[in-house]
Amino acid sequence: MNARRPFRRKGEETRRAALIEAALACIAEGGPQAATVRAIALRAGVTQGLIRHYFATKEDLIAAAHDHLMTGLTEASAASLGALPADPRARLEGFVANAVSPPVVDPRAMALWAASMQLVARDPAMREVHERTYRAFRDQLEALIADALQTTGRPADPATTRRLAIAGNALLDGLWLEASALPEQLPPEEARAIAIDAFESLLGLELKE
Amino acid sequence: MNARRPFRRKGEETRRAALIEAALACIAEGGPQAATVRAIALRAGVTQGLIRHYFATKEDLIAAAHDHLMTGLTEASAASLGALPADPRARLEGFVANAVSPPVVDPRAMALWAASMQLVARDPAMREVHERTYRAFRDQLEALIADALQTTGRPADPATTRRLAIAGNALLDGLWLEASALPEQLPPEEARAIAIDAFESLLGLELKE
DNA sequence: CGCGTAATTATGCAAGTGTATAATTTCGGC
DNA sequence: GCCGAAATTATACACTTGCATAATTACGCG
Repeated sequence: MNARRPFRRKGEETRRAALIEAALACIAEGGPQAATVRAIALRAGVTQGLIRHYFATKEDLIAAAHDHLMTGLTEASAASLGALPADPRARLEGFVANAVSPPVVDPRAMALWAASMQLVARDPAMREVHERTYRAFRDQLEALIADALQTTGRPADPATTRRLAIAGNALLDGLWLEASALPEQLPPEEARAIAIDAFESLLGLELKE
Repeated sequence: MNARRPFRRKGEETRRAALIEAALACIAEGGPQAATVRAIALRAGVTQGLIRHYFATKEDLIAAAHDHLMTGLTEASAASLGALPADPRARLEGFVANAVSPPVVDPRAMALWAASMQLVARDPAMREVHERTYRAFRDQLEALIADALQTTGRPADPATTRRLAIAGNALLDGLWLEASALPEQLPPEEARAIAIDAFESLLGLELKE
């Protein structure tokens, strides 16, 4: 008779991370309907009971995965900030370019994003995550815009800056989407040039040296 | 004993249309996983066996529904042009305002769009449909932009116009998304004002009277 | 070394899934 | 009016799903 499957204990954080990663992989490959507890567990190298042990319900796991995905995308942009130059205009230019270039632009990320987007419309928990991560990204952009405008000697008032951030964020979202969905139609280099030109027009200042 | 449910025969086209409409309604409300054969049949006012009678498989029905949805969206966009004023700048302003206002901004439409978007990443046929409809919308916008720039006396060259259309399209997509996903965070009136201001900056001309 | 506890696996279950097939009803043509 | 074919309903089935619970195992701590 077959022996019971051997296993090794790993910390809660390790297992949660593995389950989240597996869930994202399943969704990316086959959509939400492919992310069954059994498929996720198999991919994470555990049995399905463990999911229940770390997440009260499957919905909780999906929500955590969504959070992880969005936070990761936002942080990918934020992390690039450290590598950017100190000059406010150059910083903004670099931030904008990153947002519409790989690895932020990525078909897999877009498939995942679309999957979660469709849950946002009806699941309050997803909605909350989306709202929070969206705000985090926009706030970063808003701060960069404020700094860049400061260099002109004619800074905009807070309300105007906020509206510029909303428009700029929408522009980046749209370009990111298109570049991810149809990469051959909108190559990264062109997306980058369009994004920077548009930001220059929106803010009324030069970004590139 | 209960009598068997009475029914009346309707043509094949009528029933297929009803089933497609019901499938879209189910997906919009509860996502693809809510579009079960029983739920669709109930909504269409028939019993589940009939689905199998008109569609070889459930996937066939979903594919037909997607086709119907995308075709409808494209046609709706084209139809709205007819109701706009003749003046090029006013036309562009109206087009932009429509794109970020109800009924175009609509949680149901966004849920359906997200559902199909996620298929685009995997299914080449869906990809082709997305590409075609995206191009159709952007071409409309590009023509409007070209006309509006013409009124300034300094029309832009084709390459520049194309880039402006890509940027404008991305901006509208992003605002549409945000207004649909989080209506209370970005009310229609504000989305409209931001979109028009941004277009004025992008094109360097006045749109509102 | 042994022991207890938490981690992990194994099993079971009720509900829901898509699909196949049989049983009935409608309705146009004769 | 009635008959046959097509439309529609009803039922059954095998499978999957998420979740609950019991059984077992790993591993830190004395």
